[in-house]
Amino acid sequence: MDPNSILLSPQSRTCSHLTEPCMARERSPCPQELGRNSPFPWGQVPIDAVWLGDEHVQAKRARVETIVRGMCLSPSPLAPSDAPARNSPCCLEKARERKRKQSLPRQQGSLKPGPAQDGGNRKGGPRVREQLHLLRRQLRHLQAHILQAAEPRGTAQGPDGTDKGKGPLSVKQRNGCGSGPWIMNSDHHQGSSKDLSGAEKHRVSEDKYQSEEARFLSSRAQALLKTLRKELMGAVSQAVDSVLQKVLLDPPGCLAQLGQDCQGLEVPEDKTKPSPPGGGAYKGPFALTALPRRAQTQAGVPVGNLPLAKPLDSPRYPISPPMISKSYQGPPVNCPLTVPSHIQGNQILSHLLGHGPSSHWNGGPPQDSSSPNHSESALPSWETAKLRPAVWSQQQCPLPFTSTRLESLPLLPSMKMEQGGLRAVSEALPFSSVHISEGLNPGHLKKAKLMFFFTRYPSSNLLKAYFPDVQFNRCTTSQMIKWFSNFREFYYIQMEKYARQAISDGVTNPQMLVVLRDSELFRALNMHYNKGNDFEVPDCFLEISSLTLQEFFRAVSAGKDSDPSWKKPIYKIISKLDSNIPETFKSSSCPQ
DNA sequence: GTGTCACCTG
DNA sequence: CAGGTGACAC
Repeated sequence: MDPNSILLSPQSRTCSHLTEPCMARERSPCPQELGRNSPFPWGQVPIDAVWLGDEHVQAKRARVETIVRGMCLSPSPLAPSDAPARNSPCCLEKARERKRKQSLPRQQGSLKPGPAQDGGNRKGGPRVREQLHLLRRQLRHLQAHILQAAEPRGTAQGPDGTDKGKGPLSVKQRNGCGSGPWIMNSDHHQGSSKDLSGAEKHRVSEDKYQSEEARFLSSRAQALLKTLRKELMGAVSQAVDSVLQKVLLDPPGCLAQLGQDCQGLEVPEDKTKPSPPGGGAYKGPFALTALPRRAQTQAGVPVGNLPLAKPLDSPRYPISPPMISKSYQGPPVNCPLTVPSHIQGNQILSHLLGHGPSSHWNGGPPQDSSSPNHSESALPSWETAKLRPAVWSQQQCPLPFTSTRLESLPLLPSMKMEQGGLRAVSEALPFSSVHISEGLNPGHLKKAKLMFFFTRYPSSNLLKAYFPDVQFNRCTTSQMIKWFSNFREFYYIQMEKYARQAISDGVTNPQMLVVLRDSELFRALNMHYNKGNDFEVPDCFLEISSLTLQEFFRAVSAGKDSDPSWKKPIYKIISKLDSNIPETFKSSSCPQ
């Protein structure tokens, strides 16, 4: 889902709360000596006191050192020169802090898109912010002082001097820095070279050094300031770029994972090549990695097999109209085949806000009525439908929803969401106020049963994501997994039972086997998983059921049931056909 | 060793 | 639906 996905990557998180400290990320010129020689630990420079005092030269040195060390702290994994710098206690500590920051969100799976705020809420966050503020203040002070010092004397461009002991940085140190951008990669590079050459001259006269030091410092500081500005701009623009990149590139991935409450929302382009309907033969279990997708327009109007959409009106299917009647109800209620981009965008927002895009619960959004054909099929529900001895269709024309057509239909896009994505999405939802229960209650069981309509093989991570009010431990996790195991058991027993019944009834074509809402098999399943009938079973479940039934039919017909493990291929097929569960299931309350 | 699965049983 | 069991995968 990675979802990846809506999921703010560690990158974006890092840049969110390290926007300024990472200004020098790209280049890591941190000189070796800097960390060791600095008398001031990080963030302990008495700024105001120093600036008010007489020894402003020393203060400047300390300040510049602090700034440079701040730049040194920025991670630069690519720069080898960073390695020795990390040996300093200061840098080591910061490295540990970075490690904590990188690992913590991942463990917690936090998705909070908030930029700097969330960093402040974590361990080490306040410190980073504090250092950030300190750096800013230092920068402001430096700027003010430079302006103050430079204005009366004009731009300090003359020969500047320094001293190993008194200068902000010794010549050796600066040389050690090489062409470190923190001071020399700006347009002042030439001036800096002059500084270096001038430094030797100044050893001759201490007085001259004393008098010119201020100007040198101003020049140096100005260069430093410009460099800092440059780095700042670079870092900020880089952060913006990365965030924008995230936003612009990730949404499709997020949508691919989050926008599909049911399988097949978005058809991959390379898998949309339709093969002739009914042209292929059943090619074995593993050819059926796709679900039958009804050919529909984006608006949800079936473009193919139209007669089936209005079976009662069609003279072509006089036999068993009730069975055909609900074969096509228009687009699956919550399983649109395609989603316009603007809807996807809204879905993203919806997900971000913790609201599901659709609801399966009765009384949910009027999405049901909006589907064209669904409103037409004001036909008796499965309760009122007459009991049927079997579920298979007797019509001569095979239903379009057959395994032979499966091959030509797009692969199920969903399968299972990335676990991390699920986790992250679930944790992004505002369930902080939900009461976490230690054990599982009947409401959880009911919800799990309804979830079975979408997923037959949920992973433990998925369960954790969709039961935010459950304190998962080994016991509850295994119990819930056991639930689904029991669900599957009942499901497969029913499938086998009806498949054998169809065979005994003389059905030869598995394509005749379709689970409809008024079929007996569906009634049994619905009675088991949706006893109160307060949930509208998604069409995708009917499709999966039909496919399962057909697979059992084929296996038994081929006499494969003599093999003790004859069901395993079927299990494997079905296990790949899990749909994404609607976001509404992430609500802690049991659907009503 | 742990987790998950299907299967069986009550 | 839960408990138990054996098989399997990591």
